[in-house]
Amino acid sequence: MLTQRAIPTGSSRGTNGLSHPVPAPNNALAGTIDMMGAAMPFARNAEIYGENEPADYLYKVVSGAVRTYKVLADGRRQVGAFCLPGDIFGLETGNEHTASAEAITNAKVLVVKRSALMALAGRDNEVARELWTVTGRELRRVQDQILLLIKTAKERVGGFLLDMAIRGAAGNQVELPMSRQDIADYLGLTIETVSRTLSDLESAAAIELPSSRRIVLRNRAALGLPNG
Amino acid sequence: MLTQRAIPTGSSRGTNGLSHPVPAPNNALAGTIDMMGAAMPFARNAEIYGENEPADYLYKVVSGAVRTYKVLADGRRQVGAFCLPGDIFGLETGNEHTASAEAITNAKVLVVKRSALMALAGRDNEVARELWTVTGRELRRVQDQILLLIKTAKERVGGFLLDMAIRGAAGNQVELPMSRQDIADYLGLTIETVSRTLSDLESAAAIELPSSRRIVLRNRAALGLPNG
DNA sequence: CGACCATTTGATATGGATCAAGCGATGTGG
DNA sequence: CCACATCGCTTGATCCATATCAAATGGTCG
Repeated sequence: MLTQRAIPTGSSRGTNGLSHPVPAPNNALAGTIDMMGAAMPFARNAEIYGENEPADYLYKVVSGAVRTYKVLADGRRQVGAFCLPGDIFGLETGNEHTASAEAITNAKVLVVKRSALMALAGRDNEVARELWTVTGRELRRVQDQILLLIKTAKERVGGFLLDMAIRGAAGNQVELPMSRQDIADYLGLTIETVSRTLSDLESAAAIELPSSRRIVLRNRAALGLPNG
Repeated sequence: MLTQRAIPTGSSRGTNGLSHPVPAPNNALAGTIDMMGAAMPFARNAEIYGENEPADYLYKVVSGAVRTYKVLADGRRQVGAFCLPGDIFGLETGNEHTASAEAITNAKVLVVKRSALMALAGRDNEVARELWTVTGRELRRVQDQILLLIKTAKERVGGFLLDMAIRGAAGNQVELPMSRQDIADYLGLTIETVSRTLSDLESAAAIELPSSRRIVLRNRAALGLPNG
């Protein structure tokens, strides 16, 4: 069931929910995942897991990028997170995934059996504490996403670019692995508004757009962040 | 510092963040809080804690209602949660509160020292697991709040009423402890839009408004929920 | 080279914000 | 006990940011 999905370039389905990326904590948990995890390749757009499926595994991105998302009954999709190398995702406190996850690009992902990690947490307090910490970090990230969603389009796009720049850690160069539609669904906007906002930021000399997936930040203060 | 705040009917300040209410888990943690907690009264609008303050305590509502919120640099306020009797709030994985908390009405709250609970969690795996579970439950709640924020005004208000009805567990009767401004800041709308939407729902016979704080659900299907 | 898909750009529509009064309940002081 | 001030809520008129509808452009792959 996991392996069945590893190869096919899956389609975009899913039901309805959000999900998690968490900067790899530099600690026992991350090390444990690296030790215990089985590396699996996922093709672009392949489903890694679906919402409401048993959360038997958790994941850590090695290379490539992953999106988690929920789809509402009317078809609207909300992307909950973009997971980059080092990020942990799919960790649940309940028994089912609360969102679906797909590879955005061809990606390599470490897969760890949850039951094994839970058993370890039962013996090792540090691991238990770190599982909690990872969930807490994800909680803060989602809370920040809410703050982003109440802002203007310019602030949302600016905040998103800033976040990607920080996470990419490549200075002012940002290489976006995801489509405009992914960004729009993450920010609660339409692709047209995302595209227009990027064009506006370029006109305002806040960014450069050498290509649609490559962005150079030129003036961070001009990224439309009147607030935090 | 805690007691100083217990009596005064504090003013509404705060810095910038979100927070958590969690339906009291019917388990060891809830029992422990009930045992270890010191009951404290807070007057209407009194601050319980402020964002970025040391998270030395966590809380459980006994009676009344509490709101957690963040304030952006430009003054916009985002209410993160409404906490009702039984709800746990102020539980952090980090050392600082990520939001501020205030009593909405005069309220009685159980206060527990975090260090004591953490020490207990170090000895008792079940308590440790439940702390994690509470954070995970809060994470799902915040994820649901994001889904609400991408909907139309009618859907947001409808979803909010439905949620309050379920939590209040008083059938179709809903007694709202919070103001229209609180609701607006929770839903990412203005008070005018909240008020108008309620009026519209009343015209559409979906609800009755015997008074501004009392609402009767008449037709749940008509609460504008084309989706989940 | 041609087809397809992602992205940009343009024109128009609209939901919710903003600006501005009114209204009703609550509470206070005379 | 009542008049008045205050506060929270509702309602109205208008504006604007973003969605929607539509078309052109550009980049990629066979």
